[in-house]
Amino acid sequence: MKATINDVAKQAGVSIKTVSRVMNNEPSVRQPTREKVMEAVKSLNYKPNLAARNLAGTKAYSIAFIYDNPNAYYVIDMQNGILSACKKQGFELLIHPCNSKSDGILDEITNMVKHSRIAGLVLTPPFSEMPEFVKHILDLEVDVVRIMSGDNAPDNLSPCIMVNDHQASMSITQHLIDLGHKNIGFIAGQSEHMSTVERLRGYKQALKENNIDIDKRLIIDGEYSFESGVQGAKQLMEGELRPTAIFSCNDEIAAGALFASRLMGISIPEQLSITGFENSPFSRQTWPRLTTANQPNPKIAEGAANLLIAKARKQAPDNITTQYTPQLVVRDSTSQAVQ
Amino acid sequence: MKATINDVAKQAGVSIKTVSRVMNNEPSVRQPTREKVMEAVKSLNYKPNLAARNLAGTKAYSIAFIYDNPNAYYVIDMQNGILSACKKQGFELLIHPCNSKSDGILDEITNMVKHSRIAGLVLTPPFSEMPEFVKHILDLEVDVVRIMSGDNAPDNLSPCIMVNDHQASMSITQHLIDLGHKNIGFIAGQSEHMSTVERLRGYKQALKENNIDIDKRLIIDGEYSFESGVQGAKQLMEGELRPTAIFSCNDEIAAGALFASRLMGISIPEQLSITGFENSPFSRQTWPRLTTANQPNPKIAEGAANLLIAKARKQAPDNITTQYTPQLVVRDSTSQAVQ
DNA sequence: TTATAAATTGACAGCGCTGTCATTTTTGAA
DNA sequence: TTCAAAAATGACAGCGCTGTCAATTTATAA
Repeated sequence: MKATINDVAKQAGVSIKTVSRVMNNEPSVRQPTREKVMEAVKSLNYKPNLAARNLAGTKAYSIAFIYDNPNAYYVIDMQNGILSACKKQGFELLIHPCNSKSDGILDEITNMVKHSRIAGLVLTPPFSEMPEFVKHILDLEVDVVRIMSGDNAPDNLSPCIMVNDHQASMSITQHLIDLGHKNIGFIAGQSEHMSTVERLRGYKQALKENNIDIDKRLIIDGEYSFESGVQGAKQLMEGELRPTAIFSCNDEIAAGALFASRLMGISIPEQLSITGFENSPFSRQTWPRLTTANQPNPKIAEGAANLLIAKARKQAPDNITTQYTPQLVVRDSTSQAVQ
Repeated sequence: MKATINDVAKQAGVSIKTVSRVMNNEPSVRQPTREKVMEAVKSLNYKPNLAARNLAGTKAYSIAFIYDNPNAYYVIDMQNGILSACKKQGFELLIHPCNSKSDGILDEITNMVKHSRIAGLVLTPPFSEMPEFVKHILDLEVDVVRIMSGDNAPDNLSPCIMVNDHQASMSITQHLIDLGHKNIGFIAGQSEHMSTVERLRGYKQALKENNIDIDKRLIIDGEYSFESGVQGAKQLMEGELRPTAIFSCNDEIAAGALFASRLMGISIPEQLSITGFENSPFSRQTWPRLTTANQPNPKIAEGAANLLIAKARKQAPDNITTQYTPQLVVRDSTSQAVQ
């Protein structure tokens, strides 16, 4: 049968309150006592009952992940990362798929927060990029950690985990420049996404730093989809200024660009280099495999969850804005520019 | 502030026990009383506290979804379906990604089941296809619903939701035959997956029913990946018996086959028809878009969860094996056979 | 109408923990 | 060594609900 705190207390020869203290890492427990208790805990395979904790205590033992993202790979990665942190710390994960554009979204989240005691929310785009939304959530006295694109946190509403798309984008662009490319096309994602803005910024800055003129004809508005990559590549390759490389704002776009190039009889990477972004499974399912930037989503998510858990335990570090820079992954879709 | 059962009882002028009865749909509550209570519930936006329920009662209010599937789209679909049922019924979802091949998998699940009171488990492949695993779970006195491929449940260990890949596969094959195709290639997924077996069976049966010989040279062993589709299509199109159509065991394989065909200068669908399976987002991200079979995963998952919830409430119907047949979706990757 | 069974409702304990506060033990300065 | 202050530990109530069983109301038959 499942062991309770009582069993542990008896076996360790202490009161249940002391066991409780040990389980919650509270101070004011002598080391030998702590060890006695931990021993009993192990031998009985004891795990605190979450329901009882929630009912009796005032602390929260769950964190929520709300998502509205068509990219299943991204969502699963984030979820697995958060889950991994939760499991290690005895927390629970509430997942809540929803529509960020629905009218009732605020009530929906408010209701959820009010009905389940939760320590905090992990917010990814688009939610993390909606300051008003974040403010409302914070009013409910729940912690928030935002994962978003940028060099620095845009405000100090909450701790942020910044994904430095700007820097990563510069690396990719620099990689292309190093290969001798000068006319580099850019197929953008939706411009309302910070990631698009940041990636474009990185592209431009890298060009500037290498004294290459930015030509608007090479920058195509698009969205994060295969189809958009197809269209974008066509437009670029049939335009008056033909690039020798294409920077795609994500892997799906790149896959589309790759596909369109094939259709146009352009061989990759010999005649045209193409890069992706995100290192999603997509980038390995193309041929040739995509040069891209790896974004360690599970790690990022785990970090976000750990931060929330630390805050719940009031042991959050002071310096709470962290940053990840996606790293360049060179595969087979890029090569020396044709002379 | 959040309303408790006490508030509702007071407002409705009954005892908390009566409110409890109403909330649990128990009999022995007079209709007017029930209405009074429901009114108070609504006006106070009352929702029973899960923690308290778990602690006080013997019934379970959560169901678990364990998964080990590289296909993020599939997992998200299933998860969303289960979640939707849970939300409607006031249940909680525990998700548990894990490795079905790990040694400790049984202990891992056992531990999870013992430490959280759960009503039941939703099992998808590969778990649903591991009878020994299912037996062990059932020994823990948790309900199980399996989602798997086949016409009929393989045993009566648990309720099953059967996905009739066999029938769907026949529809696809028949579609190709109706278009005049006689030499139809088949690129299989891993043969240890029931879905592969069933899809191959449907393919063969459709051929037989149309008096078309089954030629082993047209059946390629593969796995559920883009790369496998590339290889398979190459092998088929460069083989001695060249098909005019290719049945791919899933959309990823089809995408690979599509890609390989382009490389070989074969135009789709004019020179070669290609079909997918599953109607995943992949099938819309190819060009031309894939003819495939739509598998309503969220619906299936919601059905599975509802069954588990009904069982938890001891109101499960007698006839508990249900069946879904994926429906043919004709898009642009198939056309009349070349004469 | 009355007695009896059946249906409905309520009182109360207790699920496994945490928070509060009282008690005991230890520490350290005088 | 002694005593006050600090540290460590424990006793106990109660979180919001459900299960048990008793009390009350209603329905039914005589």
